Amino acid sequence: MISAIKGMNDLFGEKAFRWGKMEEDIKKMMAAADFGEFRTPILEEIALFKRGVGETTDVVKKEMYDFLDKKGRHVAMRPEGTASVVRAFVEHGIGINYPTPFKAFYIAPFFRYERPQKGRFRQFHQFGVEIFGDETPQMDAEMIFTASRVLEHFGIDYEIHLNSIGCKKCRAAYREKLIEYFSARKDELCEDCRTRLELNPLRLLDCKACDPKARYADVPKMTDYLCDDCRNHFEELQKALHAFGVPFVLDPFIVRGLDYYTKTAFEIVAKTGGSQNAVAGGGRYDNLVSDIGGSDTPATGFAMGLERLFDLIPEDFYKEAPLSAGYALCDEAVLQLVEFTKKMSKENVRFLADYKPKKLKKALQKAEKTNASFVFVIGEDEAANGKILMKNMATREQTLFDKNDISGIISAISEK
RNA sequence: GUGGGUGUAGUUCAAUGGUAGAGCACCGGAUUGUGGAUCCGGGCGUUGUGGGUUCGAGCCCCACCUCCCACCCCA
Repeated sequence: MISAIKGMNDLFGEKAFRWGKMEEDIKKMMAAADFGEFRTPILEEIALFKRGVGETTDVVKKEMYDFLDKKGRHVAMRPEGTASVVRAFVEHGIGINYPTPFKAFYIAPFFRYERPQKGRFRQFHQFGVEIFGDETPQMDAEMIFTASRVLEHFGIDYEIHLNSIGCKKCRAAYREKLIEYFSARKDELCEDCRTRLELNPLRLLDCKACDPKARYADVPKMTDYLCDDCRNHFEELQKALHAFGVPFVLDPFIVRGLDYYTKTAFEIVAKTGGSQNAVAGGGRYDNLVSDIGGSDTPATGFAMGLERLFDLIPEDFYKEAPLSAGYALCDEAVLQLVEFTKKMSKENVRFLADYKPKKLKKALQKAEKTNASFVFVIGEDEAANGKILMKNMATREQTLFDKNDISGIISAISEK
């Protein structure tokens, strides 16, 4: 038997319905805030992610779903969205051809070669936004507001953790400070952290194994080392968030797993749920566009995990429209049912036709199983007299309609 | 990549190393055009895959794979 690839899921039935509604709602909210949809290919040259996301990141080092194509080109299935959108932004001269701020969003599948677990899969889906050409802290605030707005819409209990990780200049200074601080305590660190100290000292703050930030109250904080420009930006951002009415907590140890962030960095965690409770994350990336080969363009954005979001949305958040089902009880009724199906289709009602003639009892049993609210039956009598029988499954009420009385039928099924 | 658990009918699970079963679901029926209950009838499935031990393996051993949970990391 052939089964799905590890870490990849099928989606169908009622879950697929709710997933579709979730995406629909997100798209509506995006349209209202003038974010345009941005679609990019699933496959990219692996070099894009190495350069964009960062050679030293785990995502690139060990989680890339990559392979050689038939011409021997090294390609990767995108592990995140920002690098691709930036590549397209540069490739099409969007910064020159479109007014700024340029606001884009995506809802798309991504791939990471990881060991699956709760809330984590090899093919997963993210919703995200990217805003180009605007360096203001207010735009960062709007970006974070956008994420919170989506979560609010779905009634999710969340907490925003906010930090600034500075720019090239001040982060270098902070980095030195960190190295100095932890080098003095090297033998108290776990093995991983000793490596991190060499490669990417900022990530050391994230460690849960030896958990340095919990053990030492006096670990240097990035926010104490911000340059004037960055500190000012961070302060203005907080004011703007207050103005947007977005609640947040300052978390000086938020670093991000992707190398491209500057200044603003944030994560949103769900207050309910288990270990994989990071539902969204993002920040500013003022150097990425130029790193990819474009002109100097400030940018900011976030990504939200749709599987994680979906799990947080109550199951009864969306309800399917009541189903109507039609049955023919004899051969003579089949074509009349076909005609009726056509009429119902034009009315956009949720209608399921079963053309195989069956006894009334069977038809009702089937209607019961398919969860139909209204049943339409054409038997010998109805077929001969141009009628159709409607039964309300909940009340057991029956009404005989003229088969052409579509408006009467529609109002009957719309009442409840 | 690491650690733990798991894998038997569509599904949920049984089966002291000795011929693989049940509930649910599904299909059919209980006489004429009225549903959810009840009753009756209907299941050989390469026991995840491949090796090995044994007279004999669903059960023991090895490898690989799946799924679940956690770590790492992230959304």
